[in-house]
Amino acid sequence: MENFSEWFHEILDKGDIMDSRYPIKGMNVWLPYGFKIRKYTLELLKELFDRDHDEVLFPLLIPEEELAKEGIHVKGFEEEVYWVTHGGSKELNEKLALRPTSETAIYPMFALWIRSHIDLPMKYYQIVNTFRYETKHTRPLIRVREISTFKEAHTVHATKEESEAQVEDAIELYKEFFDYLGIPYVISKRPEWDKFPGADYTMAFDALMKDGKTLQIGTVHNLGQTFAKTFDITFENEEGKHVYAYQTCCGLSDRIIASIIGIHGDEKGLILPPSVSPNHITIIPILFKEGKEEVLEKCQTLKEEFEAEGVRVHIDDRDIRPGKKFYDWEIKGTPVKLEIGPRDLKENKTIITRRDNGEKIELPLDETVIDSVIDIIEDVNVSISNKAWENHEDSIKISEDLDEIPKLIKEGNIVGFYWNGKEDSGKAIEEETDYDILGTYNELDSDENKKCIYSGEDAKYLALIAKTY
RNA sequence: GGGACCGUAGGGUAGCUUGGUCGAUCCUUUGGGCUUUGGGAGCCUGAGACUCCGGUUCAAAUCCGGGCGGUCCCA
Repeated sequence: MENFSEWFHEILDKGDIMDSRYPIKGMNVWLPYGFKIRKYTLELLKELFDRDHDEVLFPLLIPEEELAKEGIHVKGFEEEVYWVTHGGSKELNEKLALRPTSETAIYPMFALWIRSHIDLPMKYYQIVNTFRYETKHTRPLIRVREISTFKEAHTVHATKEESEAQVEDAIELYKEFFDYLGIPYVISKRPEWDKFPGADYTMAFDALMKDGKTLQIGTVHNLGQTFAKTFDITFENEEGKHVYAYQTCCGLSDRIIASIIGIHGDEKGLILPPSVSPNHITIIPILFKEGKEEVLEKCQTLKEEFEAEGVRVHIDDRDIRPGKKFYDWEIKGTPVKLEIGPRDLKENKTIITRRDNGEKIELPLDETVIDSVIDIIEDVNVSISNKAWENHEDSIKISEDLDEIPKLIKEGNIVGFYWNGKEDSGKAIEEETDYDILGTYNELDSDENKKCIYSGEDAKYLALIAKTY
């Protein structure tokens, strides 16, 4: 892919996903096809979170006083907040913020709701839009001023151990989610200087895009008791004492869609994982004047038979030549195309084409066709995931030479290196290489005897560095 | 945070340097008609644009300033 950025914009447009011409910087319009992808993606996500979270919905506006309560938190966002200052022509007594994230909207309510250890753990999530006044150049789905799809989960626990376990649970949930989408990731603990404002620590998922930059696609934060103390979230424990709660939160955004597009797509366009594709099968009828009715009838029957098995089917019966339809659906990434014309009816066969590898398969048009195609769709799901993971793993390199790192990153790799974990050496490494440390990947045993790539001291971690979005 | 570049139909462009020939080029898109239909068809006939505000000038798509919007690079 020569120019990823150009390609990405073109896919959003031609794939009928987003219109980025809305006249406000960083705010875009979801188009029907893209909105369906979003819908199926969210359905998967909700299914996972509904296991042990409850969905809620908080208001968009946050009073200034609440937003400003948590000092470190507000500092992390203050330059990015949109303010509502007027009601009509009347200036408001108190400015209202469009939520950049919802901690400060939700936690005052948590303080009201939580009385006793019986109320805990409390696990809520919501899927909303959030606003951040990005001053730098924005790009659809990746860096926007209105995050139109922001899933945020907020949990409250009685003990530190429970909150730490919750962080692990959330990571497992995200892994499962990204596995459904076939999106490969690295998980790391963000360095101190890059964690969520107000958090004790931040765990992050990063995906490697085709242009060699990593995209943060999910985060899980352990908030400790910082917010509990700020918002006075206390509960009466079993000993009858009032103590502060422990909290976590985690988030996903529009970027999950960006990663689906950016990781699976190719020169011809989108390649959608069947798990979120609006249509699993697109049927392309080949219509002549003669035999038109019979062909369409057969398409309709097939559609109903597939739908009875839970397969999403679209018949493209537009009055245009078939060649155009093939191209259109390649751009849109439909996993399987199924072609039926008069000749096929006569010979009792059909041709199906896989989008992921372009393979054309001739199948007999009888009662076996339903199961055969369903098998193929499942195989597509597995294949595109495997392919993505292979590419991903090939692009992770470990280096013990600081001077070699920029070269490896330029070639599109995420680079692992040994680090003593100290901020001064971390910052120095970022400065010397000109790239960003994603975080620590794992902790080293002392008997591994690795040295920090910068200081030469004993290394404590294997850490990751990359070119980031 | 710093810097560079850009803005002409829905999309992509020519024209801008040297203001007038612009009633604005070409491709794509799009309405109607004919003809076609197994990988982006063809022909006929229509439609569609100078980012906004201000300035310079007899005259601005073209020059100047600002706003808005976009792209890229560096931190």
